[in-house]
Amino acid sequence: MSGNITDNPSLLLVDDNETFRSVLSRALEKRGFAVTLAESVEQALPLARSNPPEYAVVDLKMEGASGLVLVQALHELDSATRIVVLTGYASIATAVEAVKLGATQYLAKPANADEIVAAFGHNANADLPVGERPASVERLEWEHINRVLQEQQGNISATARQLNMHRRTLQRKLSKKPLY
Amino acid sequence: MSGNITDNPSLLLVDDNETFRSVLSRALEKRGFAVTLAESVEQALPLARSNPPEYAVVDLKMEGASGLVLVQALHELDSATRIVVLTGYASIATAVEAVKLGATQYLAKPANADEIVAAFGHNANADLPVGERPASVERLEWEHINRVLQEQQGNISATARQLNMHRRTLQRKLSKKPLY
DNA sequence: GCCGGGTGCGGCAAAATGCCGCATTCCATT
DNA sequence: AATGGAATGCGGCATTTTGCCGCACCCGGC
Repeated sequence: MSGNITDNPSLLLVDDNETFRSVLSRALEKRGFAVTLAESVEQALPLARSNPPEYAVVDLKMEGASGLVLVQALHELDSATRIVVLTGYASIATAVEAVKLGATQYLAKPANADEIVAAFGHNANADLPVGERPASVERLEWEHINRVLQEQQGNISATARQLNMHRRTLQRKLSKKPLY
Repeated sequence: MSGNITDNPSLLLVDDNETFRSVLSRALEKRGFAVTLAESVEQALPLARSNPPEYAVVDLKMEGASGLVLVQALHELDSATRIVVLTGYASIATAVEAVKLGATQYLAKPANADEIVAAFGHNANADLPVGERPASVERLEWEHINRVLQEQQGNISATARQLNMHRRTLQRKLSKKPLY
């Protein structure tokens, strides 16, 4: 289908979810990238060092070190690397941080391969290509809950207090949504 | 109180709301900045060109050109300028964009002078000091609703559709909260 | 005039929430 | 090991908030 393996741009995909990784990796390969996989920052770093990729897709929330660390490292290794940060739950703070550390784009999951590739594409000062869908209230709430929950290291009681909602209600909400 | 006028760092404050402008300007002057005001990007640009400020506070959503344009211009004029972008309704997409264009920080209103000054403070790669308050779900939802409602120019039916909630429910919510 | 779309509101069944209480479990101190 | 404090999971139940009708306007265009 595509040309030689060698002329395909290298892409490092880092995510701790295997299913997600394999699905996305296949999709990206179809689009002509030479994909290398890693499931953690620790695993990705040596790969990046020995062979700095041209593109990278990094999940933010993973076991071990935060994806932000990797973003910074990749950017330092080669500032031309185009890095897309993925996150289950978007947050302004981390988005700002990611970009400051060198990320090219910041996408909220679910993001499909096309969106990701599109995020790479741009010339320096592009327009606002981002997903920025009007988001339903429900999804918005869900993201917010998870964000706080994460901040609270999974402590449901504390999260409920912070969110100003009843612990029981939070519990019920959490139990209804498939954590992904 | 403070030293000579001349040794105060220059700060360009751009916002289209007069009340906001004067309140914030006074607060910033108290904190030792030599504040210059502008109420639009068009008005701010010449000021910036003739005298690039050391600091800048820019509202994102204003009449005329977007604050983003100004952010970019300021950054090009002097990449050392520390720019804080303010916005009524935080959005990931614009946050990312603003930072890519050279903003130092991105704060959601309401932000007080202290928060803004704090946002300037940082050395290159700071931690995550951002406003990012834990906000109750309720408030979050309320902000989101108003944002979309505004985008929809007050059209309740359209807003409800977009938010994926029933028109009746939206109506009831709107009638219960004092529009500010 | 007629029609499509928006708005405001009443009513009612269904679902979500708030608010108990209780049995466990986990942790840090004692 | 024991004890106290805090989290958790879950059942029940009264109260609210929804979803989902329907109906009566009001507009702006055809």
